[in-house]
Amino acid sequence: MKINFDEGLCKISDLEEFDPRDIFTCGQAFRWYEEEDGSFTFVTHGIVANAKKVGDEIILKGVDEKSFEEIFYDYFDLSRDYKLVMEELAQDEVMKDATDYGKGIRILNQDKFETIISFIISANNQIPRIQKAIEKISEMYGDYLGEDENRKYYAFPSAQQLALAKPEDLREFARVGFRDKRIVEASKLIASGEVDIEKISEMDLEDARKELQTLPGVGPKVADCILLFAFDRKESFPVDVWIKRVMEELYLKEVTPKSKIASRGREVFGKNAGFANQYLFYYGRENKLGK
DNA sequence: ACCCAGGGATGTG
DNA sequence: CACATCCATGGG
Repeated sequence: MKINFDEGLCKISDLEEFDPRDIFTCGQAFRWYEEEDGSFTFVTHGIVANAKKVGDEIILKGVDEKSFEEIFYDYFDLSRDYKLVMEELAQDEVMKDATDYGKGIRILNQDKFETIISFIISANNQIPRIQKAIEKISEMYGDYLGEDENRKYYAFPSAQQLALAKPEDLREFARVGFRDKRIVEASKLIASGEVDIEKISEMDLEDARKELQTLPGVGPKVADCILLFAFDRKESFPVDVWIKRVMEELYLKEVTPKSKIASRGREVFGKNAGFANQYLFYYGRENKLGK
């Protein structure tokens, strides 16, 4: 991998395992927009940026040397060798197909509070509607970041900001339904320090999962998503309806309870369970497996 | 009209 | 412990 800064752009070369389309549309992140030129504009950590693959080069706009070092190197998980991850995983035909299909995926290290709220919203919901709700919440409660010819941009609100939201407003304008109170209550618990995100980062996996589940709206599946997408616990294996379908159809060959699928996933894929999960989710959902 | 979506909370056995 | 039901909302 080579990094190069010039003309206000950050260019990454010698890195095959990085495709903005795979990274943003694979289901892990919600705050992105596909532009007409095929690039992806995204908002994270209070910064608006744009990623485009041109030939075998990645071009990042809105990323300077400072923010690259402080945020985006970690955000894009650039210290990890995804070629190695895929090699370790692709021991069977299913994972071979799945990693080949999603070979440009990287699992982002996203903002922790934003990920917690985003996946509270995800419960029994659909990805396009989750995206709309999060965008609206950012517009209503987050800091204004600027605009371009396409849209205005807002940071995702802090726990302190979102703790002041009214459930009825979240319901009426962000259309979050029954998740309204959960969002505000979870924000309050985090804003007050009663649930300490930094402490959770230091805990071992099971304690962290338990602590996250003390938040309203966070159960086993949502906790696993939060751990995987924001707390760098790549061995997590969240089981939603798609993973359930894929695992039953391709590995287990019979209908199986979600809790058993989770333990089976961790058992089969081990330290790479989170990567396997994301490749399978992307592969299964995009190809409408089992539907 | 009915079913489903990156499920969780609550109540029951 | 394992299940069953309810929870808003909008699209198929």
